Amino acid sequence: MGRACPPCSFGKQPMSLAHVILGLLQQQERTGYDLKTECFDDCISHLWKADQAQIYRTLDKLESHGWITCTVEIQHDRPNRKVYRITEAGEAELTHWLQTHYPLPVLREPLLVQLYFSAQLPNEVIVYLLEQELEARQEKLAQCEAIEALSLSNPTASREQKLHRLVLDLVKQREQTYLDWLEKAIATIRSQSI
Amino acid sequence: MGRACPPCSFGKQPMSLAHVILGLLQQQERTGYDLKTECFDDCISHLWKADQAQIYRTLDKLESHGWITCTVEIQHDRPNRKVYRITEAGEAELTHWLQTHYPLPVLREPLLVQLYFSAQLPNEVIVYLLEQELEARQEKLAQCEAIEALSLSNPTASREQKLHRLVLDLVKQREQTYLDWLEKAIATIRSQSI
DNA sequence: ATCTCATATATGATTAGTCATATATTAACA
DNA sequence: TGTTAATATATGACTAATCATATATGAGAT
Repeated sequence: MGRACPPCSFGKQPMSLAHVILGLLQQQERTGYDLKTECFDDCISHLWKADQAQIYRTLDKLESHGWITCTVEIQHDRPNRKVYRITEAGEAELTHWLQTHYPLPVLREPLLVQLYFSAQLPNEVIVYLLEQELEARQEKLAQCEAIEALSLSNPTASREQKLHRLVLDLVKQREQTYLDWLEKAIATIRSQSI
Repeated sequence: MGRACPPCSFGKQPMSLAHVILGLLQQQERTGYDLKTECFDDCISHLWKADQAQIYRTLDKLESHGWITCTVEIQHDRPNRKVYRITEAGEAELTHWLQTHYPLPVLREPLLVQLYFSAQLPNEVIVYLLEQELEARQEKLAQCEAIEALSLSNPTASREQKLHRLVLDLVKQREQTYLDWLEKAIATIRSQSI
Protein backbone atom coordinates (compact mmCIF):
# COMPACT_ATOMS: atom_id res chain seq x y z
CA MET A 1 0.00 0.00 0.00
CA GLY A 2 3.18 2.12 0.11
CA ARG A 3 2.36 5.79 0.18
CA ALA A 4 5.50 6.78 -1.69
CA CYS A 5 5.83 10.27 -0.24
CA PRO A 6 4.61 12.81 2.29
CA PRO A 7 1.22 14.41 1.58
CA CYS A 8 2.54 17.29 -0.52
CA SER A 9 5.70 18.63 -2.10
CA PHE A 10 9.26 17.34 -2.06
CA GLY A 11 11.16 19.81 0.07
CA LYS A 12 9.89 22.96 1.72
CA GLN A 13 9.75 25.08 -1.44
CA PRO A 14 6.71 25.69 -3.66
CA MET A 15 8.37 23.18 -6.04
CA SER A 16 6.98 25.11 -8.92
CA LEU A 17 8.76 23.62 -11.91
CA ALA A 18 7.39 20.24 -10.91
CA HIS A 19 3.91 21.74 -10.73
CA VAL A 20 4.24 23.53 -14.05
CA ILE A 21 5.10 20.18 -15.59
CA LEU A 22 2.19 18.51 -13.79
CA GLY A 23 -0.10 21.19 -15.21
CA LEU A 24 1.22 20.65 -18.72
CA LEU A 25 0.81 16.88 -18.38
CA GLN A 26 -2.75 17.33 -17.15
CA GLN A 27 -3.51 19.14 -20.41
CA GLN A 28 -2.17 16.20 -22.42
CA GLU A 29 0.47 13.49 -22.35
CA ARG A 30 3.89 14.66 -23.39
CA THR A 31 7.55 13.69 -23.62
CA GLY A 32 10.47 15.59 -22.18
CA TYR A 33 11.25 16.78 -25.67
CA ASP A 34 7.68 18.02 -26.14
CA LEU A 35 7.90 19.96 -22.90
CA LYS A 36 11.12 21.63 -23.96
CA THR A 37 10.10 22.47 -27.50
CA GLU A 38 6.32 23.00 -27.44
CA CYS A 39 5.97 24.38 -23.96
CA PHE A 40 8.92 26.05 -22.38
CA ASP A 41 10.00 27.32 -25.76
CA ASP A 42 6.48 28.41 -26.59
CA CYS A 43 3.18 28.56 -24.71
CA ILE A 44 4.09 29.37 -21.14
CA SER A 45 7.51 30.65 -22.07
CA HIS A 46 6.56 34.03 -20.62
CA LEU A 47 5.70 32.52 -17.24
CA TRP A 48 8.46 30.00 -16.67
CA LYS A 49 11.56 28.86 -18.39
CA ALA A 50 13.37 25.61 -17.85
CA ASP A 51 16.58 24.04 -18.95
CA GLN A 52 16.33 20.73 -20.80
CA ALA A 53 18.45 18.97 -18.19
CA GLN A 54 16.18 20.20 -15.42
CA ILE A 55 13.07 19.04 -17.29
CA TYR A 56 14.32 15.46 -17.66
CA ARG A 57 15.48 15.34 -14.05
CA THR A 58 12.19 16.74 -12.79
CA LEU A 59 10.31 14.14 -14.83
CA ASP A 60 12.38 11.44 -13.10
CA LYS A 61 11.52 12.89 -9.70
CA LEU A 62 7.83 13.23 -10.51
CA GLU A 63 7.77 9.61 -11.66
CA SER A 64 9.53 8.41 -8.51
CA HIS A 65 6.86 10.22 -6.49
CA GLY A 66 4.12 8.44 -8.40
CA TRP A 67 2.66 11.67 -9.76
CA ILE A 68 3.30 10.71 -13.37
CA THR A 69 3.82 7.46 -15.25
CA CYS A 70 5.88 6.73 -18.30
CA THR A 71 5.46 4.44 -21.28
CA VAL A 72 7.98 4.03 -24.05
CA GLU A 73 6.55 4.59 -27.49
CA ILE A 74 8.47 2.85 -30.22
CA GLN A 75 8.98 4.93 -33.32
CA HIS A 76 10.42 3.63 -36.57
CA ASP A 77 11.37 6.84 -38.27
CA ARG A 78 12.78 8.50 -35.14
CA PRO A 79 14.28 7.64 -31.72
CA ASN A 80 11.78 6.17 -29.28
CA ARG A 81 9.86 8.52 -27.00
CA LYS A 82 9.15 8.27 -23.29
CA VAL A 83 5.57 9.49 -23.00
CA TYR A 84 4.55 10.79 -19.57
CA ARG A 85 1.00 10.93 -18.22
CA ILE A 86 -0.30 12.40 -14.95
CA THR A 87 -1.61 9.94 -12.36
CA GLU A 88 -4.53 10.35 -9.94
CA ALA A 89 -2.04 11.12 -7.20
CA GLY A 90 -0.48 13.69 -9.49
CA GLU A 91 -3.84 15.30 -10.20
CA ALA A 92 -4.57 15.47 -6.49
CA GLU A 93 -1.21 17.11 -5.86
CA LEU A 94 -1.73 19.58 -8.69
CA THR A 95 -5.22 20.49 -7.51
CA HIS A 96 -3.88 21.13 -4.04
CA TRP A 97 -1.00 23.25 -5.35
CA LEU A 98 -3.30 25.27 -7.59
CA GLN A 99 -5.37 26.33 -4.57
CA THR A 100 -2.47 27.29 -2.33
CA HIS A 101 -1.50 30.93 -2.04
CA TYR A 102 2.25 31.61 -2.05
CA PRO A 103 4.05 34.74 -0.88
CA LEU A 104 4.82 37.32 -3.57
CA PRO A 105 8.15 36.55 -5.20
CA VAL A 106 10.79 39.28 -5.31
CA LEU A 107 11.37 39.80 -9.00
CA ARG A 108 15.06 40.12 -9.76
CA GLU A 109 15.41 42.55 -12.63
CA PRO A 110 19.01 43.45 -13.41
CA LEU A 111 18.04 46.74 -15.06
CA LEU A 112 16.34 48.09 -11.95
CA VAL A 113 19.34 47.20 -9.81
CA GLN A 114 21.62 48.85 -12.34
CA LEU A 115 19.59 52.05 -12.38
CA TYR A 116 19.45 52.04 -8.59
CA PHE A 117 23.25 52.08 -8.40
CA SER A 118 24.07 54.18 -11.45
CA ALA A 119 24.38 57.62 -9.81
CA GLN A 120 28.06 57.83 -10.74
CA LEU A 121 27.49 57.08 -14.42
CA PRO A 122 27.02 59.88 -16.95
CA ASN A 123 23.49 60.44 -18.23
CA GLU A 124 24.28 59.23 -21.76
CA VAL A 125 25.38 55.85 -20.45
CA ILE A 126 22.23 55.46 -18.39
CA VAL A 127 20.08 56.48 -21.34
CA TYR A 128 21.82 53.95 -23.58
CA LEU A 129 21.10 51.17 -21.09
CA LEU A 130 17.44 52.22 -20.83
CA GLU A 131 17.14 52.34 -24.61
CA GLN A 132 18.42 48.79 -24.92
CA GLU A 133 15.87 47.70 -22.34
CA LEU A 134 13.15 49.58 -24.22
CA GLU A 135 14.00 47.75 -27.41
CA ALA A 136 13.96 44.37 -25.68
CA ARG A 137 10.61 45.17 -24.03
CA GLN A 138 9.09 46.30 -27.31
CA GLU A 139 10.08 43.00 -28.85
CA LYS A 140 8.62 41.07 -25.95
CA LEU A 141 5.32 42.93 -26.19
CA ALA A 142 5.23 42.15 -29.90
CA GLN A 143 5.73 38.47 -29.08
CA CYS A 144 2.82 38.61 -26.65
CA GLU A 145 0.62 40.21 -29.26
CA ALA A 146 1.62 37.57 -31.77
CA ILE A 147 0.54 34.83 -29.36
CA GLU A 148 -2.72 36.66 -28.82
CA ALA A 149 -3.39 36.99 -32.54
CA LEU A 150 -2.50 33.37 -33.23
CA SER A 151 -4.41 31.36 -30.71
CA LEU A 152 -6.45 33.41 -28.33
CA SER A 153 -8.57 35.70 -30.43
CA ASN A 154 -11.45 33.47 -31.44
CA PRO A 155 -14.84 34.40 -29.96
CA THR A 156 -15.82 30.82 -29.06
CA ALA A 157 -12.97 30.34 -26.65
CA SER A 158 -13.04 27.53 -24.12
CA ARG A 159 -12.82 28.18 -20.40
CA GLU A 160 -9.16 27.21 -20.57
CA GLN A 161 -8.49 29.59 -23.44
CA LYS A 162 -10.23 32.40 -21.56
CA LEU A 163 -7.96 31.84 -18.57
CA HIS A 164 -4.90 31.80 -20.79
CA ARG A 165 -6.14 35.06 -22.26
CA LEU A 166 -6.43 36.58 -18.79
CA VAL A 167 -2.87 35.61 -17.99
CA LEU A 168 -1.62 36.99 -21.28
CA ASP A 169 -3.47 40.24 -20.57
CA LEU A 170 -1.45 40.73 -17.42
CA VAL A 171 1.83 39.94 -19.13
CA LYS A 172 1.01 42.45 -21.86
CA GLN A 173 -0.05 45.14 -19.42
CA ARG A 174 3.08 44.56 -17.40
CA GLU A 175 5.20 45.13 -20.51
CA GLN A 176 3.19 48.23 -21.40
CA THR A 177 3.75 49.62 -17.91
CA TYR A 178 7.45 49.00 -18.32
CA LEU A 179 7.50 50.69 -21.74
CA ASP A 180 5.66 53.77 -20.50
CA TRP A 181 7.99 54.04 -17.54
CA LEU A 182 11.09 53.61 -19.71
CA GLU A 183 9.99 56.38 -22.05
CA LYS A 184 9.34 58.70 -19.15
CA ALA A 185 12.64 57.78 -17.50
CA ILE A 186 14.61 58.33 -20.71
CA ALA A 187 12.99 61.73 -21.21
CA THR A 188 13.65 62.72 -17.62
CA ILE A 189 17.32 61.81 -17.77
CA ARG A 190 17.78 63.31 -21.25
CA SER A 191 16.34 66.62 -20.05
CA GLN A 192 19.14 66.76 -17.46
CA SER A 193 16.55 67.07 -14.75
CA ILE A 194 18.21 64.30 -12.83
CA MET B 1 51.61 41.23 -10.36
CA GLY B 2 48.96 38.50 -9.97
CA ARG B 3 45.73 39.48 -11.61
CA ALA B 4 43.57 37.43 -9.27
CA CYS B 5 40.79 36.70 -11.72
CA PRO B 6 39.55 36.94 -15.33
CA PRO B 7 38.47 40.42 -16.54
CA CYS B 8 34.89 40.17 -15.44
CA SER B 9 32.47 37.91 -13.58
CA PHE B 10 33.02 34.54 -11.90
CA GLY B 11 31.16 32.07 -14.05
CA LYS B 12 29.06 32.70 -17.13
CA GLN B 13 26.07 34.18 -15.30
CA PRO B 14 25.31 37.88 -14.68
CA MET B 15 26.48 37.19 -11.10
CA SER B 16 23.98 39.67 -9.85
CA LEU B 17 23.96 39.15 -6.09
CA ALA B 18 27.69 39.86 -6.09
CA HIS B 19 27.01 43.05 -8.02
CA VAL B 20 24.17 44.12 -5.78
CA ILE B 21 26.55 43.79 -2.85
CA LEU B 22 29.27 45.68 -4.73
CA GLY B 23 26.75 48.47 -5.33
CA LEU B 24 25.78 48.59 -1.68
CA LEU B 25 29.44 48.67 -0.62
CA GLN B 26 30.14 51.49 -3.05
CA GLN B 27 27.50 53.53 -1.25
CA GLN B 28 29.24 52.94 2.08
CA GLU B 29 31.25 50.35 3.98
CA ARG B 30 29.14 47.66 5.59
CA THR B 31 29.26 44.34 7.41
CA GLY B 32 27.44 41.17 6.41
CA TYR B 33 24.99 41.85 9.19
CA ASP B 34 24.37 45.40 7.89
CA LEU B 35 23.67 44.02 4.44
CA LYS B 36 21.16 41.55 5.78
CA THR B 37 19.36 43.89 8.13
CA GLU B 38 19.62 47.37 6.60
CA CYS B 39 19.61 46.45 2.95
CA PHE B 40 18.06 43.19 1.94
CA ASP B 41 15.53 43.57 4.69
CA ASP B 42 14.90 47.18 3.79
CA CYS B 43 16.06 49.50 1.01
CA ILE B 44 16.37 47.32 -2.06
CA SER B 45 14.23 44.60 -0.60
CA HIS B 46 11.81 45.06 -3.50
CA LEU B 47 14.52 44.45 -6.08
CA TRP B 48 16.51 41.59 -4.65
CA LYS B 49 16.37 39.35 -1.65
CA ALA B 50 19.17 37.30 -0.25
CA ASP B 51 19.62 34.69 2.38
CA GLN B 52 22.06 35.48 5.18
CA ALA B 53 24.19 32.45 4.35
CA GLN B 54 24.45 33.53 0.74
CA ILE B 55 25.47 37.06 1.75
CA TYR B 56 28.38 35.87 3.91
CA ARG B 57 29.53 33.40 1.26
CA THR B 58 29.31 36.02 -1.48
CA LEU B 59 31.36 38.42 0.66
CA ASP B 60 34.03 35.71 0.95
CA LYS B 61 34.06 35.25 -2.82
CA LEU B 62 34.18 38.98 -3.53
CA GLU B 63 37.10 39.32 -1.13
CA SER B 64 38.96 36.42 -2.74
CA HIS B 65 38.50 38.18 -6.09
CA GLY B 66 40.00 41.35 -4.71
CA TRP B 67 36.84 43.38 -5.31
CA ILE B 68 36.36 44.15 -1.62
CA THR B 69 38.59 44.23 1.45
CA CYS B 70 37.80 43.47 5.04
CA THR B 71 38.97 44.90 8.35
CA VAL B 72 37.88 43.62 11.72
CA GLU B 73 36.44 46.28 13.97
CA ILE B 74 36.72 45.45 17.64
CA GLN B 75 33.64 46.26 19.67
CA HIS B 76 33.43 46.10 23.43
CA ASP B 77 29.71 46.05 23.95
CA ARG B 78 29.00 43.64 21.09
CA PRO B 79 30.68 40.91 19.00
CA ASN B 80 33.36 42.21 16.63
CA ARG B 81 32.36 43.24 13.12
CA LYS B 82 34.02 42.48 9.79
CA VAL B 83 33.71 45.72 7.85
CA TYR B 84 33.89 45.39 4.07
CA ARG B 85 34.92 48.16 1.64
CA ILE B 86 34.94 48.14 -2.16
CA THR B 87 38.37 48.24 -3.86
CA GLU B 88 39.37 50.00 -7.08
CA ALA B 89 39.15 46.68 -8.89
CA GLY B 90 35.68 46.26 -7.39
CA GLU B 91 34.59 49.71 -8.58
CA ALA B 92 35.87 48.93 -12.07
CA GLU B 93 33.94 45.66 -12.10
CA LEU B 94 30.79 47.37 -10.83
CA THR B 95 31.04 50.15 -13.39
CA HIS B 96 31.40 47.58 -16.14
CA TRP B 97 28.45 45.55 -14.88
CA LEU B 98 26.25 48.64 -14.55
CA GLN B 99 26.72 49.40 -18.24
CA THR B 100 26.06 45.91 -19.55
CA HIS B 101 22.62 45.07 -20.90
CA TYR B 102 21.28 41.66 -19.87
CA PRO B 103 18.45 39.70 -21.48
CA LEU B 104 15.01 40.15 -19.94
CA PRO B 105 14.51 37.68 -17.10
CA VAL B 106 11.46 35.42 -17.17
CA LEU B 107 9.57 36.36 -14.02
CA ARG B 108 8.32 33.26 -12.25
CA GLU B 109 5.05 34.19 -10.60
CA PRO B 110 3.25 31.23 -9.05
CA LEU B 111 -0.15 32.93 -9.26
CA LEU B 112 -0.01 33.32 -13.04
CA VAL B 113 0.97 29.70 -13.47
CA GLN B 114 -1.86 28.68 -11.16
CA LEU B 115 -4.43 30.71 -13.09
CA TYR B 116 -3.09 29.33 -16.36
CA PHE B 117 -3.80 25.77 -15.22
CA SER B 118 -6.94 26.32 -13.15
CA ALA B 119 -9.57 25.55 -15.80
CA GLN B 120 -10.79 22.55 -13.81
CA LEU B 121 -11.26 24.47 -10.59
CA PRO B 122 -14.62 26.02 -9.68
CA ASN B 123 -14.89 29.79 -10.03
CA GLU B 124 -15.14 30.41 -6.27
CA VAL B 125 -11.80 28.73 -5.69
CA ILE B 126 -10.10 30.79 -8.38
CA VAL B 127 -11.64 33.97 -7.00
CA TYR B 128 -10.43 33.13 -3.52
CA LEU B 129 -6.88 32.69 -4.79
CA LEU B 130 -7.05 35.99 -6.68
CA GLU B 131 -8.40 37.76 -3.60
CA GLN B 132 -5.50 36.55 -1.51
CA GLU B 133 -3.11 37.82 -4.17
CA LEU B 134 -4.97 41.14 -4.24
CA GLU B 135 -4.56 41.53 -0.50
CA ALA B 136 -0.84 40.75 -0.67
CA ARG B 137 -0.35 43.20 -3.55
CA GLN B 138 -2.22 45.95 -1.72
CA GLU B 139 0.08 45.48 1.22
CA LYS B 140 3.14 45.59 -1.00
CA LEU B 141 1.97 48.81 -2.66
CA ALA B 142 1.42 50.30 0.79
CA GLN B 143 4.99 49.36 1.71
CA CYS B 144 6.27 51.08 -1.42
CA GLU B 145 4.32 54.21 -0.58
CA ALA B 146 5.68 54.14 2.95
CA ILE B 147 9.24 54.06 1.59
CA GLU B 148 8.37 56.93 -0.71
CA ALA B 149 6.92 59.02 2.12
CA LEU B 150 9.82 58.30 4.43
CA SER B 151 12.90 58.98 2.43
CA LEU B 152 12.24 59.99 -1.12
CA SER B 153 9.81 62.86 -0.99
CA ASN B 154 12.08 65.81 -0.23
CA PRO B 155 12.39 68.39 -3.01
CA THR B 156 16.18 68.78 -2.71
CA ALA B 157 16.89 65.19 -3.59
CA SER B 158 20.36 64.13 -4.66
CA ARG B 159 21.01 62.51 -8.03
CA GLU B 160 21.14 59.17 -6.24
CA GLN B 161 17.83 59.78 -4.51
CA LYS B 162 16.23 60.78 -7.79
CA LEU B 163 17.35 57.51 -9.36
CA HIS B 164 16.01 55.56 -6.40
CA ARG B 165 12.75 57.43 -6.85
CA LEU B 166 12.61 56.42 -10.51
CA VAL B 167 13.10 52.78 -9.58
CA LEU B 168 10.45 52.97 -6.91
CA ASP B 169 8.06 54.55 -9.42
CA LEU B 170 8.32 51.48 -11.60
CA VAL B 171 7.84 49.10 -8.70
CA LYS B 172 4.74 51.04 -7.64
CA GLN B 173 3.32 51.19 -11.14
CA ARG B 174 3.93 47.49 -11.56
CA GLU B 175 1.92 46.79 -8.42
CA GLN B 176 -0.84 49.14 -9.55
CA THR B 177 -1.02 47.31 -12.88
CA TYR B 178 -1.31 44.03 -11.01
CA LEU B 179 -4.04 45.41 -8.74
CA ASP B 180 -6.10 46.76 -11.65
CA TRP B 181 -5.77 43.46 -13.47
CA LEU B 182 -6.71 41.45 -10.38
CA GLU B 183 -9.86 43.52 -9.83
CA LYS B 184 -10.87 43.08 -13.45
CA ALA B 185 -10.10 39.36 -13.35
CA ILE B 186 -12.07 38.82 -10.15
CA ALA B 187 -15.06 40.69 -11.60
CA THR B 188 -14.88 38.70 -14.83
CA ILE B 189 -14.81 35.36 -13.07
CA ARG B 190 -17.46 36.37 -10.52
CA SER B 191 -19.81 37.38 -13.33
CA GLN B 192 -19.61 33.79 -14.64
CA SER B 193 -18.48 35.11 -17.99
CA ILE B 194 -15.60 32.71 -17.97
C1' DA C 1 21.84 32.89 38.24
C1' DT C 2 19.59 31.92 34.24
C1' DC C 3 16.98 33.15 30.28
C1' DT C 4 16.10 35.71 26.37
C1' DC C 5 17.18 39.05 22.93
C1' DA C 6 20.03 41.59 19.58
C1' DT C 7 24.25 41.46 17.46
C1' DA C 8 27.51 39.01 14.57
C1' DT C 9 29.64 35.30 11.73
C1' DA C 10 30.04 30.63 9.91
C1' DT C 11 29.01 26.12 7.92
C1' DG C 12 26.73 21.57 6.60
C1' DA C 13 23.20 19.79 3.85
C1' DT C 14 20.10 20.08 0.37
C1' DT C 15 17.42 21.79 -3.57
C1' DA C 16 17.15 24.44 -7.82
C1' DG C 17 19.02 25.89 -11.89
C1' DT C 18 22.62 26.17 -15.62
C1' DC C 19 26.12 24.72 -18.92
C1' DA C 20 28.40 21.53 -21.55
C1' DT C 21 28.57 17.38 -23.53
C1' DA C 22 27.54 12.45 -24.63
C1' DT C 23 24.76 9.20 -26.92
C1' DA C 24 21.56 7.25 -30.33
C1' DT C 25 18.26 7.12 -34.47
C1' DT C 26 16.77 8.35 -38.92
C1' DA C 27 16.09 11.62 -42.80
C1' DA C 28 17.86 14.54 -46.14
C1' DC C 29 21.45 16.18 -48.77
C1' DA C 30 25.81 16.64 -51.26
C1' DT D 1 29.51 7.73 -48.46
C1' DG D 2 29.94 11.14 -45.34
C1' DT D 3 27.86 15.32 -43.28
C1' DT D 4 24.43 17.79 -41.27
C1' DA D 5 19.98 18.46 -39.08
C1' DA D 6 16.04 17.14 -36.26
C1' DT D 7 14.54 14.15 -32.86
C1' DA D 8 15.17 12.20 -28.26
C1' DT D 9 17.24 11.16 -23.69
C1' DA D 10 20.87 11.29 -20.19
C1' DT D 11 24.59 12.81 -17.15
C1' DG D 12 28.75 15.23 -15.10
C1' DA D 13 30.12 19.41 -13.24
C1' DC D 14 29.12 23.47 -11.59
C1' DT D 15 26.81 27.85 -9.69
C1' DA D 16 23.04 29.84 -7.09
C1' DA D 17 19.88 29.68 -3.52
C1' DT D 18 17.76 27.96 0.58
C1' DC D 19 17.23 25.83 5.16
C1' DA D 20 18.79 24.58 9.44
C1' DT D 21 21.84 25.01 12.85
C1' DA D 22 26.11 26.20 15.40
C1' DT D 23 28.83 29.46 17.74
C1' DA D 24 29.95 33.59 20.37
C1' DT D 25 29.39 38.23 22.93
C1' DG D 26 27.13 41.21 25.92
C1' DA D 27 22.78 43.72 27.57
C1' DG D 28 18.78 43.56 30.09
C1' DA D 29 15.10 41.23 32.40
C1' DT D 30 13.25 37.73 35.79
